[in-house]
Amino acid sequence: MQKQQYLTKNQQIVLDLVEKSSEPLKAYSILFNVQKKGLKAPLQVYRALDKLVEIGKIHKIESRNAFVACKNSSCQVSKATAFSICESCEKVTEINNSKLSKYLTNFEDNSGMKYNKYNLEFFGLCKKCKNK
Amino acid sequence: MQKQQYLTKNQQIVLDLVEKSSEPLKAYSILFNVQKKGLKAPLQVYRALDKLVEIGKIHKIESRNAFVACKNSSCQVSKATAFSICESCEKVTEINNSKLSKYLTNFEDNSGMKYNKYNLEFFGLCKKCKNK
DNA sequence: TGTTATTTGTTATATTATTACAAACTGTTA
DNA sequence: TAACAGTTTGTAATAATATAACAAATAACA
Repeated sequence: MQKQQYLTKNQQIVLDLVEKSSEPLKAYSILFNVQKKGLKAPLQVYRALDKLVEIGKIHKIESRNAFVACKNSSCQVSKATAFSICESCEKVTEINNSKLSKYLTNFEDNSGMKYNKYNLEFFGLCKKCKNK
Repeated sequence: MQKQQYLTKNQQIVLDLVEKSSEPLKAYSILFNVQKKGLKAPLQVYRALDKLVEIGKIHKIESRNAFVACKNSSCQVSKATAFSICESCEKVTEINNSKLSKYLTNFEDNSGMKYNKYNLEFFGLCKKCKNK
């Protein structure tokens, strides 16, 4: 069996919406927005989201239960993600820093556990909100 | 007004339970377990959890919607947390690594944003599960 | 074409979390 | 002590997030 090459219709509809958005989208907000396109039930959206996360097209912002499109073209699989989150305006940006990803990908602690995935979320105030 | 010194009864009940647990606890599992002690409604548990997280006595594992007691005595405030999570047995361990925390606390990207908090979750297989 | 696996649709329900508001308690001041 | 302000608590209702179960449709392919 081969790895899926093309997105299904539902996956494409959800991906298009998330990619167009300038901010993280919540599952039920996605649902609301794709109802005119025929996705009527939560599960249809969740299934598409699950797949898109799995193949790295989108990421889940865990602390916000929201989804963003991956901005990193080389990010085929979602296994090393870092985000900055403004606690005031909730702006979320994917951090693309090779030093950071290298450091974390190679990180080993004394537990003998080898990590194959990580997710990092930084919180603070973005430039705009800091100057308010 | 002074900062709260002592925990309220509900906070103490919830903290005791989370501290005794060897694994992350979910809010409704906590609720179930403290009902005999008089906490009957979700909100009572969530309020206690919120406060305990705020003062750093417990941490939320965002990817699991579950709570663990802080194992790091110096961790008065929950602003720099790192965990390892076994994707097979779901064992969660707080990572206490000064190099890592130093690196992340001082991390700056090119967005001009200064971070005051982060949460990092590593995923992999723990020793036990790797050898199965 | 027939067979199998995957995807989809649908309903129902489980799980996680918050709103709203009244009552009780705590500490401070008159 | 009484009046008050602020905080914590209790309670009910409901909102928001996510999954289970199963049947129908579609795709993959021998």
